[in-house]
Amino acid sequence: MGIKERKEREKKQRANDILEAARQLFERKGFLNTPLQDVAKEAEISVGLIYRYFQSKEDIFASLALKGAEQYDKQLEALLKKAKGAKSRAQVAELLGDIAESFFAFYGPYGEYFDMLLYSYKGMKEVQIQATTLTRLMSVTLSSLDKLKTFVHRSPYFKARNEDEALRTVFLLWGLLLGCHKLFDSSGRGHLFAFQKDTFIKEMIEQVLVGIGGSTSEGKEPVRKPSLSSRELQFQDSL
Amino acid sequence: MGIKERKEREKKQRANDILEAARQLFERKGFLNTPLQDVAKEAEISVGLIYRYFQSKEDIFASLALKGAEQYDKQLEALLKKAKGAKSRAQVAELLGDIAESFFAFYGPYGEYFDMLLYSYKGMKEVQIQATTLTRLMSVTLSSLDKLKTFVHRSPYFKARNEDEALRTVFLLWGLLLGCHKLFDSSGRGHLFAFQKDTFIKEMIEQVLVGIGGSTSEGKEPVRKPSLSSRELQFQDSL
DNA sequence: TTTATTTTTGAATGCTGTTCACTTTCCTGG
DNA sequence: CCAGGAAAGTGAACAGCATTCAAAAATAAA
Repeated sequence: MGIKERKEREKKQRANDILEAARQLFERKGFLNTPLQDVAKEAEISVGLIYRYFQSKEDIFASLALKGAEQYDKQLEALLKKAKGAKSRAQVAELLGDIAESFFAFYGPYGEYFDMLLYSYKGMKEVQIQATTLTRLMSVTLSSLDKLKTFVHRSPYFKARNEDEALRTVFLLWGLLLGCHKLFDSSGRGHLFAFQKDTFIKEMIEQVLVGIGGSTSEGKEPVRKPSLSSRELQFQDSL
Repeated sequence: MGIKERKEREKKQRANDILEAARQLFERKGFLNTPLQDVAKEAEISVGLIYRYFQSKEDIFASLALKGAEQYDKQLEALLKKAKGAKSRAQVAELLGDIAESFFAFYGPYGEYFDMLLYSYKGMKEVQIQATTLTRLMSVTLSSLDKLKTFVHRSPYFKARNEDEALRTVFLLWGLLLGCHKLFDSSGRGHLFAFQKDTFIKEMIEQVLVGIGGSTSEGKEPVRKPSLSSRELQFQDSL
């Protein structure tokens, strides 16, 4: 029964062609500025055929987001394995920096709709998206969070004493990543701030590791040399 | 010259009517699911007239976002004034909780497009938005950040020694707020997590105040009783 | 009252996501 | 090799909606 398998393969291939065409165009011109006609042309098929492979334009994006999330999950796993047993602040900081980089690589292109799909998006158009895609998207997200939790729990660096405390730490880090990304997504109309992304992330990580409060423990922290200057708080825009 | 003034007033009033109609509908059905026809009907005018007051549908949303941001900025100012001199961790935690609440009130409805406008949004439709609206939106954002920075710098609680260190702290907090919001925006398709918003925010604040790292300083922190349980890490969905 | 200006209308326009009747291609059983 | 039926593929037609515009209505000025 090789025919059925070949057909299966071809179908997968075709779906992949569509996704790849869409990915390129979405990245170049933006999701809302890319008509499906263009996607069809790029994939060298007719418009109608797209709907034999995806339920809607949003469904295509959801599939792309899923691929991105799965890739991130794999990278995260590798990074955590590599850093297992990290003990010094420098080691942990490096790990977090790597995670941030990997996270941004996925979240940059797909984050917008990833949010829409997962957390629901008030402004989102009500359209059909394949249930399995959504389910897998959630599943892989939870998987990533769980990996992080386990790492934090077992790590000799973090002081979380049980899984629940570790989970809080994970949410803090996760939230910080999301927030940093927002503060920093910097391709397009104009930038609010004038600092470098890499430096910014590094300093945020350092800051969260050090903590922000506790005037009681004054003096025990190593001296930091911030590159973030108050002078950065100004327009660098192009209106 | 009362006529000109009256006309001015009426014009402002009309613009406000449109905004209010749009606000209601956007909130109820979502931005993308609300045709301008409906906005016009709600405001009891014709579709065409909307375009004498706003440059595009997105322009309406930008105006709404601006109003929200301005309101938040005012509330922030009041909260900071009230909490001036806060010294204990409990006081600071309460302040941050209040700020978070105020932030979410604004960011919930308008955040999506606020992001689009400020940080630029790859998926955004390329449309005309009044330049002054964008400028003011950025301006008020920077103003809020600056207020926070000044507070942190002068506060006896935070250990920031200069404005630059204070700014880092502010970005950390700001990023955390954005991140928490994302993790928690929970109206619609389904929720990833199963915990309560208020509790969650409180615990995140506590966590960031305590810090997450530093196994060296073990034991000096007060015992925490987390309500976030690992069991929460599962679907609570409605697919 | 007449004329000029501004406001307001809603039908027309154009773009685009989605559907559908139809054609082509491909597989299978005789 | 040949039907004939299923699956893949097509692109014109449809529908929804942001946006425009020519014309009408209302208002101000003369």
